[in-house]
Amino acid sequence: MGTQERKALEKQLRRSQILDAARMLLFSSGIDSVSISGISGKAELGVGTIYFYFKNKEEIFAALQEEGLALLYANIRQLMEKEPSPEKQLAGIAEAYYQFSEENKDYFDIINYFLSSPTVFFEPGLKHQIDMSGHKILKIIRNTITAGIETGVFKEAQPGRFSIMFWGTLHGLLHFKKLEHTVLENENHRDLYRYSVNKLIDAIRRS
Amino acid sequence: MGTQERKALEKQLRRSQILDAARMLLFSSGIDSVSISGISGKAELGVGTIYFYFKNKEEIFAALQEEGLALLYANIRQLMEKEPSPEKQLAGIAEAYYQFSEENKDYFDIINYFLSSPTVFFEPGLKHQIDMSGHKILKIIRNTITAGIETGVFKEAQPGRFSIMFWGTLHGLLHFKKLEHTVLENENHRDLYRYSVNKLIDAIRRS
Amino acid sequence: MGTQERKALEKQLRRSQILDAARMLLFSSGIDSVSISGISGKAELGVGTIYFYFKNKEEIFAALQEEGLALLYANIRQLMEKEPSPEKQLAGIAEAYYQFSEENKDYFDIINYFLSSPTVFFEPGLKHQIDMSGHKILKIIRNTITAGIETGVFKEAQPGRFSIMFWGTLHGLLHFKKLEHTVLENENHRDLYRYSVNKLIDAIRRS
Amino acid sequence: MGTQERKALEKQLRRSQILDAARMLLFSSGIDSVSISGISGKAELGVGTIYFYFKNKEEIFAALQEEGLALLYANIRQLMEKEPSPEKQLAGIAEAYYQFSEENKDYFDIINYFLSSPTVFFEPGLKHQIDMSGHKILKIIRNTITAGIETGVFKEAQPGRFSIMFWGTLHGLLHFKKLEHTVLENENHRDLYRYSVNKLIDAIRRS
DNA sequence: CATGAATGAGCATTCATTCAT
DNA sequence: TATGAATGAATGCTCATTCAT
Repeated sequence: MGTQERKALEKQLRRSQILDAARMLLFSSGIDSVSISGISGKAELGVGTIYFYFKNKEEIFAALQEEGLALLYANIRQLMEKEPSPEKQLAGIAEAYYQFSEENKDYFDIINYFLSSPTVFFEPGLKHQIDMSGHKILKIIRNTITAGIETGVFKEAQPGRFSIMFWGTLHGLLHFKKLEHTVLENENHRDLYRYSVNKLIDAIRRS
Repeated sequence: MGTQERKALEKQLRRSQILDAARMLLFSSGIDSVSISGISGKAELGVGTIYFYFKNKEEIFAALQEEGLALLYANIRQLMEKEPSPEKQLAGIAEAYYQFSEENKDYFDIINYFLSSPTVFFEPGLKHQIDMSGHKILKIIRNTITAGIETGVFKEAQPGRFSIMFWGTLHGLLHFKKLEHTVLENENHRDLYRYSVNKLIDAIRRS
Repeated sequence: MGTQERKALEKQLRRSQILDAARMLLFSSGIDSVSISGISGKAELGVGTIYFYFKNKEEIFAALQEEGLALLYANIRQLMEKEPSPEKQLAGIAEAYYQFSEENKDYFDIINYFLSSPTVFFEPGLKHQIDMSGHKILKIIRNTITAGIETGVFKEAQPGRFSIMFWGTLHGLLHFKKLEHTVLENENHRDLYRYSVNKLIDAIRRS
Repeated sequence: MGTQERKALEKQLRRSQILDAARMLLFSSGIDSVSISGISGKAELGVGTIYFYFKNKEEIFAALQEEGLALLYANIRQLMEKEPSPEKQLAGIAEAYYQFSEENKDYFDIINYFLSSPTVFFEPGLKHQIDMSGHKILKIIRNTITAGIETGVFKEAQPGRFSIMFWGTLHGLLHFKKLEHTVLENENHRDLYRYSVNKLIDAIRRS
C-alpha cells in the first residue's frame, strides 16, 4: 500500500528528527545536559511524541551510539582500504580509531558511556543490534589478520583472540588520554599510541 | 592526652563509617544512585555530618577511589612479590588486576567511572593525590620491566612506553568483560586475558 | 475552538492559583518564609507544576510585585480622579499610597522588599516590565504637577524632579511607620504623613 | 576586684573580636553570606563560643547596626559642625547621609535590612538601644531646626514633625538610588537629592 | 498520532543552633 | 568558659515519565 509506505517513511522521518535534535544537544552541551524536554524543544515536537517513538531516554542514546559505531565503522573501512598490506591496514584501523576519538569525541564518549556503565541494560533486541555493530568492527580486524596470515605476513594461531587483544589495547590506551599530563607525565599520547600499535603488529608479524 | 587521642580516633572512625556506607551503596546500587542522603541513612548519621567530614560528594568518591587504588596497589605488590622472575612478575601484576576487577568490582567500577567519565574533574589537590596513586602502580610495572631488561630477560628500548601499553591493554580488555557473551561471542574472557598477557610478555622478551 | 479557549483559560487560572497561594503565604508568614514547596502545598499543585508556570521563584515575586504595582496604580487613579484641583489630586495620590500601605500591606511589603534589597536582580526583560509599572505611577504625579503648573496653581521649574521628591518623601515616611512607637515617639504617623504632604504641596504652590 | 574587672574587659574583648569578624565578612561578602561558622572561623573561636556571647545571629547584626548608626551619627556631627548657619547645617546633615550611603554602603544596607524587614524583632532592651541610636540622629536634626527657628532663619510651627519629614525624604530618595537608570530615567540621582534638600530648606525658611 | 500539563521523588548543599565534654 | 561535632529541616530546582484529551 502506498499509504502504508508513506506512513512508515514518515515514522522513520520523525525518528531522525528526534535523533538529530538529541545529537545536536549532545554535541553542544555534553551528555549530562541532554534532557527529553530539551530534545522535544529542539525537535519541535511534544515531549509525549518523543515517548511515542522512543521508549526511553536511554533508547535514544542507544540509537546515537549505533550511529557512532556506524560512523566509526565507515571511518575504519575508509582508512583501511587505502592501505595495500595487512600490516598497514592494521595500522590504518588503529589510526582511524584514534582519529575518531578526537574528531568525534561526542560519539566516542557515548560509546564509552554504555561500555563503562556497570548498570544500563537494553532490551534484548536493541542490545543485539548494538552488539552487531561492535561485531562488525571486530570482524574487520579479524579479517585483516586472517588475510595477513594467509598471505604469510602474519603468524598467529589464534587470530580471533589477537584481534580482540588488538582492539582492547587501542581502547585502553585511548582511555588513558586524560592521564596524559599527570600519570603518563612525559609521554606524548599520540606517540605512545603509535608505538603500541607498532608493537602489536611486530608481535603478530614474527610470532 | 587520652581524650584527645580518642577524639582523633573517633573522627577517623566516622570517616570510615561514611566511606563504608558509600561503598556499600555504590556496590549495591551503582554509582548513579549513590546520594548523600542515601549515605547518611546507611551510615546512620545526619546529612550535615557527612558534610562535616567531607566537603563534597566528589570528595567521598575521591576517597573511595584512592582506597581502591591503594588496595589494588597492595594486591599487585603481594601477588608480584611471590614471583621470582620479571616475566612471572608481570604475569602476577596482570593477574592481580584481573582478580581485583572481579573481587573488588565496586572499587574497580569507581576507578573506571572517573577514568571514563568525560566530565567530572576533581580539585587540583585532590586530583594530584589520585594521580599519585595511579603513578605508583605504573611505577611497579616499569620497575619490573626495567629489572627484566637489566637481567637480560627483556629487551625493550622504551620501558616507560611499554609499561603504559601493558597497563592499557589490561585495562582495555577488562572493559570488554561485559561484552563477553555478545561481541566476543565464543571467547572465554579469562583465557583471552591470559592469552593477551602472554602475548605482551612474549613481545618484550624477544624484541 | 472552544477547547483551545478553555485550555488557555485554565492555564491562566493555574497561574492565578499559584499566585494566590504565594500571596497568602507572603501575607501570613513574611517574605522570607515563602518557599516553593510551601506554595505548592498551599496551591495543591506539584512543585514541578509551579516551575511549569514560572521559571523562577523570583518570577513569582515579580508577578506579585507587578500585581501590587497595578493595584496601587488603580487605587491612585481612583482616589485622584475624584479630586478637582491639582492640589487635592496630589493629596489624593498620597492618601492612596498610605491606604495601600495599610490595606495591602503584603503588596506594599513585597514592593519594598525588592526596592530595599541590596542584592536581588531580575532578568532584564522582567526588570523592564516592573520598571514600567513604577514609571506609570511616577507619570501620574508628574502629570498632575504639570497640570497644576499650567493652570497656574503650582510654580515649579523642575516638575520631573519634584515628582520624584514627592514620591520619595511618601516612600521614606511609610518606611518609618514601624518606628512609630519608638524613634518617632509621640508623633502619630498618620498625622505626620498628612503634615508632610501638605508641606510638599505648600512648597510647590508658592515656589 | 581586679580580677572581675579583667574578666569584664576580656568579655568585652571577645565581643569585639566576634563583631570584627562579622563586620569583615559582611563587608567582603554581603549580608546574605555571613554565617555563624564563617564568623567563628574568621574570629578564630569556636561556634559555641559565638553563641556564648551572642544569643543569636540577629543579635550580632543588631550590634553591627548600632555600630553603623553610631558611625552615621559621628559623620553627621562632623559635617554639620563645620557649618555656621542652620541652613547649611541641614544641608550638611543631608550630605553626610548621602556620603554614608555610598562610602559605608554595607552599614547602610544593614540598617535598611532591619528597617525594611516586616518581621525581625529584637529583645526589648536591644530594641531600645537601637532606637536610641536612631533617636540621637533625629535629635540633631530637630535641634538644628529649632536653633534655626530661634535665630529667625526658619519658620516652622512643628519642628518635630518637620525633622521627621526631612529625614524621611532623605531616606526615601536614597532608596530610589537603584532606580536611577530605569524609573528615574534622565535624572542624576545626586543632583536630584540636592535639589530635594534645597527644596526642603526653602520650605522651612519661608513658611 | 500528537500534545503538553502535571507530577513528585529526588538532588546537593547550607546553616543556625544545641549540647556533651 | 570554650569547644566543635552533630544535627536535620529546609531550600530551589530538575527531569523522566505519564496520561487525559
